[in-house]
Amino acid sequence: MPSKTLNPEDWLAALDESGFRVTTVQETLIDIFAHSEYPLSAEQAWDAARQSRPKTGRATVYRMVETLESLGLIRRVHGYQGCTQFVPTLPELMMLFICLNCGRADYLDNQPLDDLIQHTEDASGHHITNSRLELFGACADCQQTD
Amino acid sequence: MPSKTLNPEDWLAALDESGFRVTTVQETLIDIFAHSEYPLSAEQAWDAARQSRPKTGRATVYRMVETLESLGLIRRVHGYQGCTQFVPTLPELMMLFICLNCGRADYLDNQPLDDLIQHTEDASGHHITNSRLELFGACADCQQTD
DNA sequence: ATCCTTATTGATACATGGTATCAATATGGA
DNA sequence: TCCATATTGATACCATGTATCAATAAGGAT
Repeated sequence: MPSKTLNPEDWLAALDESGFRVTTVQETLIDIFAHSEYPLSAEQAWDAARQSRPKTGRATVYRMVETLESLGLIRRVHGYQGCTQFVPTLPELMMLFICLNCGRADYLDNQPLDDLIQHTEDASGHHITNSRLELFGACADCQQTD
Repeated sequence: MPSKTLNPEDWLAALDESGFRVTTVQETLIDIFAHSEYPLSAEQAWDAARQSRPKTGRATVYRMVETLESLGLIRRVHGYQGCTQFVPTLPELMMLFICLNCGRADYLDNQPLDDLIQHTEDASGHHITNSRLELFGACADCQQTD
């Protein structure tokens, strides 16, 4: 998974800057999301959190996921089996590919999507402020082994 | 809303061909989805159905929505306030724009998305079998009045 | 047109994902 | 170290969606 911009320190700093107190739950969850190879649901993150921090509360995890999403640190994945999972946000890589075989997420460069949006604005007259693109299929690795 | 390919007769025929019995609930729900200007949730469709057919059951509507989706007659909209709503499918117009002001859906030509997918397959080595693109913003009409 | 088989329906109960409440706890500034 | 208060965890609750099953209705056979 893209390790480049995923620095837990930065996430904690972002929370701090937004006026949140830095707690051990945050550190635990940020670590989990930042290091997961796969999209995670709040429920899955809760399970993971309790491995290292058994008394972690369910509502706390749901709240923290909401906070991380609202700060733009994680984003929701609208997959085939529901829309409950999240991946770290990489602003310069917003095009998301999900492998239907191994489940891993791959981030792709924005440029083609930016071009598409520009073209669509010109053609339709709509003013586009947000977009969501998700691509599904077999990743390069899984095609080898199929 | 795009009246072109939205013929309730065709939907009923599609159900019949797939081996389903044609019932009054189906006719009611197909009419509701085919004529709505806005995305509808199962709950909203249930409310609408009971206006003309008061004893319509809740589970029945959820089942029918699932059936219509599995047949590709309606598709789920992954919007900002959740992912519970559906619009009719127009296969040749899969790019969906949702106005965040008036809530209406607009269908856009596939070509830019097809191009993007082709480009991405070449660049990434992934094999892309499905895609989801949703665009949000202010539609041409709403920009006038804002 | 009527009967019969069985798919479909509607009512109910249940499951899952997510939220509100609130006393107990932990953070970070004074 | 103390204090005000943001955050937490336990519980209860809500919304969306699903399983069950007797009652109903579709539509082919007669």
